[in-house]
Amino acid sequence: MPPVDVSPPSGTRDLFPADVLLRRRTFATVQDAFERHGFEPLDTPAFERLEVLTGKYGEEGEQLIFRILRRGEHAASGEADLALRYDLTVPLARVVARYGSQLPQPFKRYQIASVWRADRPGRGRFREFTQCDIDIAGGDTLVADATVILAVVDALAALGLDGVTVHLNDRDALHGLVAAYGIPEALGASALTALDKLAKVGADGVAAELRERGVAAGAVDALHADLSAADPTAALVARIGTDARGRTGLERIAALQALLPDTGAARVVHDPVLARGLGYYTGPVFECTHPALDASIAAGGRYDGLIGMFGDEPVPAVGGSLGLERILLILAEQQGQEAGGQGPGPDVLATVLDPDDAADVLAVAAGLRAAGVSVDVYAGGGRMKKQLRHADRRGARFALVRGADERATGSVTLKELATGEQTTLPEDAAARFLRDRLGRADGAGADADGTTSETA
RNA sequence: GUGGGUGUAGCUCAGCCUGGUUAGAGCGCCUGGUUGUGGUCCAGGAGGUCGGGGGUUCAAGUCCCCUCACUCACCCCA
Repeated sequence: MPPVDVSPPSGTRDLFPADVLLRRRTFATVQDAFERHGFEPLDTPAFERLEVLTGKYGEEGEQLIFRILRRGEHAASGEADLALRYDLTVPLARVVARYGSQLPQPFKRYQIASVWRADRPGRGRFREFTQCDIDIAGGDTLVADATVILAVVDALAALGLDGVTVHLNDRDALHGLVAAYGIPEALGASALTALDKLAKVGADGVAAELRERGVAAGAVDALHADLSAADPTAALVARIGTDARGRTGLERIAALQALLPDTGAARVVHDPVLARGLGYYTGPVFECTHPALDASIAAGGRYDGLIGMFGDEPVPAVGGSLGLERILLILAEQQGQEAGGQGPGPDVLATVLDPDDAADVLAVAAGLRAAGVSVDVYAGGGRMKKQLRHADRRGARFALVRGADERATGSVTLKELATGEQTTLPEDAAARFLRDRLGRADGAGADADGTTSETA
């Protein structure tokens, strides 16, 4: 080991060219989908005042906040006053509380950004990861809930993920479930956690775990029987319907389902044991799954109480979040890409055979770039052999040679790496030749990329 | 946090059970196969305190103990 450990801190990653490019494309796709649904971008600081974050994520979540020690003369105190953001929902709540009256009502925003959790890293689990959130603050109708789900489904579809299933449930229906089976309120959350594993461990497994968690035998048997029924959902729904609050939840789920047009992008099912994110959710909750991964790739729900924690008035809100890292995992596998790979190379790699040629080669390269061709001028020294090998590894389409011979005759030599075909042609014909071979339309200048030259 | 697994060359690993001359392979890397031609091929080369510490032994990569790191399952999440 070297004196300094040069591997990234555990739970973080170095992203190589191919990784970054894939992520950029993915973000752009998600962004477009969200904007098509009327969401606007918002960005907030990477760190917040500590007190903004505390008391929002529950006891376990609180432990996972990355705290930032006080600086300067207070450094010795060892106290923290700031913290890295833990998610994007709480910062949104803060923004709504701070600028509420200036924002459109309802305020629909999306945010794609890194968040940090002092978690124990594992597979598909990082201490720094990208969240991709959409939320509607100030929307108290089911249209808001439906919009979030539709936008999430559209984003997943736009990414090329087929076969997504949306699991729907409702916080009130969950309360109703607990009450209808006679499970004590105190055991409710624990029992729901066990029920949530149904798909994983089956009815028997759930029953066993419920017993372990102290649920009475009568309730366990009743649940076991219903979970083993030919149509477990129908059996559970019938039971939940015997509870008033449960009925409220069931009706809301039905109303929400009725609002979702069948776009063919995803299957929507009522999943009465879906219990995720029980923390601050107050109404409908949802989760999206994909057959390629044994975990959720998106989730969300209604949380009417959170924003009110920062202000005087409660603000109803509903949101959702895409599990970008997991989606990228699926996409990377689908496309057979390996981490650490190179991105697509430049159109042309220009060799510099002799240091004295440098100014001339740079000038030729500048001319080609002006014609819309990307040119990488080799920045290392060495023989032609080495430079061509580098061109090959960089994935350049062409190698350009402009040495003493070419300069003397006002020409350039272009070699297409894939075929080995090589031509020497007049200098002023190079751009046209390249544009033709690269399949670029003639005439246009550099591609529009948002770059503008500023004149002071 | 509980239990299992793995740490040997830049990477993936073999060698360990049945201690014993200079610790290996594949890939990668570097050089060469004459003048300005890559990807293929051929030849050569560099690179390892065997995660760290202690112990047993004439002798430890190999056996024992401790420690650290990584990893899988449970838990929790995105």
